[in-house]
Formats: sequence, C-alpha cells, structure tokens
Amino acid sequence: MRVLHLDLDAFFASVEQRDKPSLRGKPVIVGGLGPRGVVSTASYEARTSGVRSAMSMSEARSRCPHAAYLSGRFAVYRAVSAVVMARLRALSPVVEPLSLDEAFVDLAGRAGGVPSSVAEVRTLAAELRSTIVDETGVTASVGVAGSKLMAKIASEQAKPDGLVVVEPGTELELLHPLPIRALPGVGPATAARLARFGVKTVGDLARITESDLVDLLGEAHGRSLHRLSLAQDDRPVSAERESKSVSVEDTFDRDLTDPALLAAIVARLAERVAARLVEAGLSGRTITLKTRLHDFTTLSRSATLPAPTDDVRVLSRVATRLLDDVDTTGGVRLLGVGVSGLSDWVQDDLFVSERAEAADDPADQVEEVLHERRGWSPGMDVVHAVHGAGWVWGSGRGRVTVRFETASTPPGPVRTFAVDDPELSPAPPPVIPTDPLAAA
DNA sequence: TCTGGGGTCCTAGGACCC
DNA sequence: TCTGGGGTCCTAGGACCC
Repeated sequence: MRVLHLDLDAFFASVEQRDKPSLRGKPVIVGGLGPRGVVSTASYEARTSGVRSAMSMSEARSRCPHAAYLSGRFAVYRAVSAVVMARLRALSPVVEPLSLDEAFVDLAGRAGGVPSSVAEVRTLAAELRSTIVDETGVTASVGVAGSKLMAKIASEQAKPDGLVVVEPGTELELLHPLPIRALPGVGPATAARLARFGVKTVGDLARITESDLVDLLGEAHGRSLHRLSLAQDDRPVSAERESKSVSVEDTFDRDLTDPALLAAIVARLAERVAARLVEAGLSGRTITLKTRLHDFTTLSRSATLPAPTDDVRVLSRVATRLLDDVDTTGGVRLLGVGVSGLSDWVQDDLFVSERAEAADDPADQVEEVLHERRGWSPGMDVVHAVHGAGWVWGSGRGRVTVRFETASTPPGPVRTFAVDDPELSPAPPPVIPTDPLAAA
C-alpha cells in the first residue's frame, strides 16, 4: 500500500461552486463556449443529465439546458491545484502530478515510510482529505494500493469524496469484474477490437495469452495490457518528468480558406510557442505544424533543424513553410504549431548574437549563421542556378532537399543535392504578409 | 453546429551507417 | 554482384489520457 492516488472531484466545476454559492447544488458545466466548444468538466448535478467531459457543448446544452455554462478560470484552478500539490508534497516528496486535479504519491518517501496497516492508511488518507477540503474548499477522492494501477482504480471507485484502500492480495477481485475500459491504455479503439474477441471485462482479458494480445495490439500495448490485466504493475512514481514537447493550437469558429490569413495565424501560433519556450528556458529542434481539415482529418508536417532554437523568427518561418505542403482549399478548422526534441539549453552563442545584432534583419542572419555553421536549415530560402528559387525542405547526411515552387504551382517538385553543390546558394526570404488577421 | 487543448507513447517505413 | 541484419534518425499518423 505504498502508492496513493488523489483526484479532485469535478474539479473546475467544484471551484466555481465554491466561489459562487448560488451555483451550489445546481448543474455547472465548464468548457468552451464558442460554436465548437466541448465540455471540460461537468458537476455531479450535470452528470445526472448525462453530460460528460469531452462531449460537445451543443449536446450538453440539449441534455441540460438549465445548467450554468462557464468558460473556466484557469489561473484560479492552477492556484488551487498548487495548494493541493503542496499538501501532497508535505506528505511525501515523491509526487507525480498527472494534471491540475490528479497526482500519485509514493508513500515510501514519507517520513514514517510505507504505512504498515490498513488502519494507518485510513487515518493518513482521512487527514489528507480533510486538510484539502479545509484549505481549498473542494473535495478529493483517494485510492491507496500497492501500485499506480490499483491506486488509480481505487480512487475512481471512491468517487465522489471517498476513500478506497486495496489490501494486498485483494487486487484481482477488485480488478477482474471491471470493464476493460477501466484499464489505462484501453480507449474506444482498443475496446472495440477486444470486444470482437468477446473480451469485455478485465478478467476476460486476463485469460488471453500474452502472445495473442501482442498479435492483436502490437508489441508494447499487448505486453503492457497483459501485465495490467493481472494487476502486475511496477511503474515507479516519478516526481520529475521533463516535458518532451510544447504546442499551441486553435480551433476556429468556422472553417478558414484564405491562404494569407492561414499563414498569418500560423505565424501568430509560432509566436505563442516561442514565448512559452523562452519562458520555460527551453529550445527545440523539430517544428511540427498540425492541420485539421473541414472533414476532421488531421495532418501533421514537421521539419527538424540542425540545432535547437527558441527564436520566434525561425519557428515562424519554418511553420509557415510547412503550411505550403498542405492542401487547404477545402477549409481548415484547426491549426497548431508544436516544438519537440527539446533541450534545456538555449541555442545561442557569441557568434550568433554578434551577427544578429549587426544585421538589419536578424532573421536572415540567424539563418545564414545556421547555414554556415551547421548546414542548411528547413524553411531557408535558396536559389539553384539551374532550377531556380526554392526552399529547404530537409537536410542531413551530406544532402539537402529543396522544394521548388511558384505562387501558381504549389507544391512544386522536390529535388535533392549535395550540401556543397556549388549551384546552390541561400537567397533572401520573401516578404511575409503583414496583417490579414484584421480582416478576420 | 457533432468532435477543445495540452500532452505522451507507439508503430511503420525509408534513409543511412556499420 | 547479391544478399542481409541491426541500430539510429526522421516523418506521419494514430491511440490514448486528463
């Protein structure tokens, strides 16, 4: 019983009810209020009407027309969450937050060590829950067990405002009757696949051999679900997990088609990502553009730089270039820009700084320096003596791939050259369209 | 008016290297 | 000349989680 999982009940809605007494006892739904919003959190009163997280707001409104609909106050939720996490860290320093409203605690890191009896666990958890209500005004459900898997399942069983302790040896009797969706990693697609083999409960799953499960679901997924179905879970509670990507995305109230507008939006998203990177002291090598089309198909296009960057100009140039590879004529409902391959050092040195300061257009200079020092970087404009104007699509291992196109024929052909091809040289970038956003 | 925003992990194929 | 396997990096897509 060394792992504790805590989950705040209907967190966002509870905070709203706490701060506005007139909402108490009433259905409260927090989520996006625009035409394409979805439910983030529904209070228990709203759940009575069948409203659930991730449901479209339009459906929520038809199911529960009398609810209070709120867009959410994330700064407040973050502050409440910080109080809760601090309380957990006071219990044991080994705390792994999963989101604002959820965390694992490794009780082995506690001053008194792993509690030795169920009675001790109950006392500890009861004190924790009452402290949290006192300090924050919202209730928490807690599960305690020997593993992350069972602690999380226990807190789910405890909801709302309860406590479940799984005694050693009783795991399978709790686990096996549950639907497979109770296991982490079983979503709609996996559940549907397994249902075709008559697997509905975790107990059913436990009777499938590991090799059959691997054949059905793939190596990693098959093996891990096989183990979880037997309550075998030795994943450690990990306090410091480094982030692997940073991204920003926007869904538009209506589908957009104007290419200049789309390019300007991508540039703006890149600015937001860059700001987040700088704030976090991070930089990254791979830039990804995400595009969701009118029919909800989702595309991604990415390019990897020779060195990490947090420079808004580089991110913006590369991201807008990636957009050129996407056919947006049918309409776009979402655009996103992400950066991965993160480093916690910022790509910078005296050489780059001096050159950038001396330049009229620092973006050009940064690209030129990147080229001189590290090779061709994606998004860079180039000109080839034979093929004409193009831009760098990718590079590495002695080659550089260039996409050639004109305004009338995007996307054009892609050709590959040796990095030292004398016919190939950097070219001045085109003028970036200024502010068609005003037209939106 | 179906379907947000921020993430993580995995797979598969191709290029390239040894 | 043909055949080959392992490992890594990169890209694209998909499933999943809160």
